[in-house]
Amino acid sequence: MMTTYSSDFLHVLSTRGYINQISDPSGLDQAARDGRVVAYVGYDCTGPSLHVGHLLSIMMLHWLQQTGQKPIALMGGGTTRVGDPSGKDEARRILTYDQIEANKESLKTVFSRFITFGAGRNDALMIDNAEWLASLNYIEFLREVGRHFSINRMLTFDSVKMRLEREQELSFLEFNYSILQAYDFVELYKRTGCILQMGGSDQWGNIVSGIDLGRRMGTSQLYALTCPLITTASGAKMGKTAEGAVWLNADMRAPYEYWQFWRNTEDADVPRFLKLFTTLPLTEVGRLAELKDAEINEAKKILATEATALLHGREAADAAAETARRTFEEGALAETLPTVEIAGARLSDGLGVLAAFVEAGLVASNGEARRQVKGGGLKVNDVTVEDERAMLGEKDLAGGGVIKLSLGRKRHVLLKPV
RNA sequence: GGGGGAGUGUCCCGAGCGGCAAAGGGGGCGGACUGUAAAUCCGCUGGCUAUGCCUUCGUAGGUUCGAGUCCUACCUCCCCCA
Repeated sequence: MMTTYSSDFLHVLSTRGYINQISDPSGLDQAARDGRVVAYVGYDCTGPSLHVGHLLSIMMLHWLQQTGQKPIALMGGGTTRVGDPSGKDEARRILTYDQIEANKESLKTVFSRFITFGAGRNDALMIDNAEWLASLNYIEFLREVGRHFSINRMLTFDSVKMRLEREQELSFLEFNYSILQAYDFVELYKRTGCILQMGGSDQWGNIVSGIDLGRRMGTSQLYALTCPLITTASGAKMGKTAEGAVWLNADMRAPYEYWQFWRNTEDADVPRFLKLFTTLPLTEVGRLAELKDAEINEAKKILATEATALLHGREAADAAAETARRTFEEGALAETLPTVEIAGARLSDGLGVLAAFVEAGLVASNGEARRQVKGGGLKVNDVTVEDERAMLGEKDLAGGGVIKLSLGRKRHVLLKPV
């Protein structure tokens, strides 16, 4: 589907690989060329941080703004109270209102890295759909909005069909999610003139419902644009690691760890990820995509630094790159590695190696530490731990007064007595 | 309402004659090989003050020297009949 677009917005999105499906490509293209398009993406408040999986849609908001349009980050403070059944085998756990509020606050911070908020013409807005959903009157809502929805049609949606075919419970609560999401679209249109909703490909049905509802409720033409679901070249879902999701909040995944995530990208994913997750010009991406074999590592470092710079700022990204360079390329002790502090007295009294690794958070228990020792996976100051009963003491303090603990070749933590 | 079936190692799927810390996968972690990649091969994949102790098979009781396994009740899910 290599259509040529005349608007900057769709041109950029299409050439960088963000587009999976558009409801009316030429209509949207024209709207984006002729005037300012207000567009939104909705984010559920199901967790304390967004993760790499959300990044694609955030990048779409970024490019939307860069190409002169107006982005809205819609926080699902209201819809999260219901829970989206799309792509889910089972019902989501129901969160308390307090949890949802806490999550929402925690999610907000990330957006300002990618889009600029304000009151200006194409400044971004952040809106919470609890504003209108929380106070809905059931009967009124059924009369004004509910009457426009056809159960017959809703039953044909993939998200619903899947549950029905597999004979898995779909509660009425969840069934209503897409109605609320559709209503959001119309409400945003009324409030802000928003005519485009973007999201992951699994949101297609929900978005299109919004367009339909808009038509029945007298909005002007609305549009849908979805991005593909990103998997790695070897088929794994993007952004899952040992610890689970790759979080965007800095307090849940430090910039250095975030940099490492991108640094370890599979070869085959490098060109695609450069286009999607950095803002490098495509000519530059093209040049980097030419690199082969060991040289591709250079491209991976650039990917890591650029992606990290977008989220955590240039300074943090460069620092992460430098820490990695010292650690991996020079084999030196970079004092900027993640550091865990322990009481000085514990060290002078003698601290068991196993406990030290647990303390550093590299392993979950003494038992796991023991197993890692058996497999040769633990190092203290770059020396493999042979004896699980070894004690660490002040004698082990390397330069800078820290002890370097390593799990495998990649994960390093400095233990610092205070 | 009646009849039948299922819930297993807190990531998932899944075996399990009354002796079970519980087969086998997947995933993950570590090692070897490399390039901090992929693929491949090997090891590991309940906790602890550890030749022993503690906690695990939907929940709560019971039988037994001993229960994931047998009995009772309850919860949840599925199928068939109404």
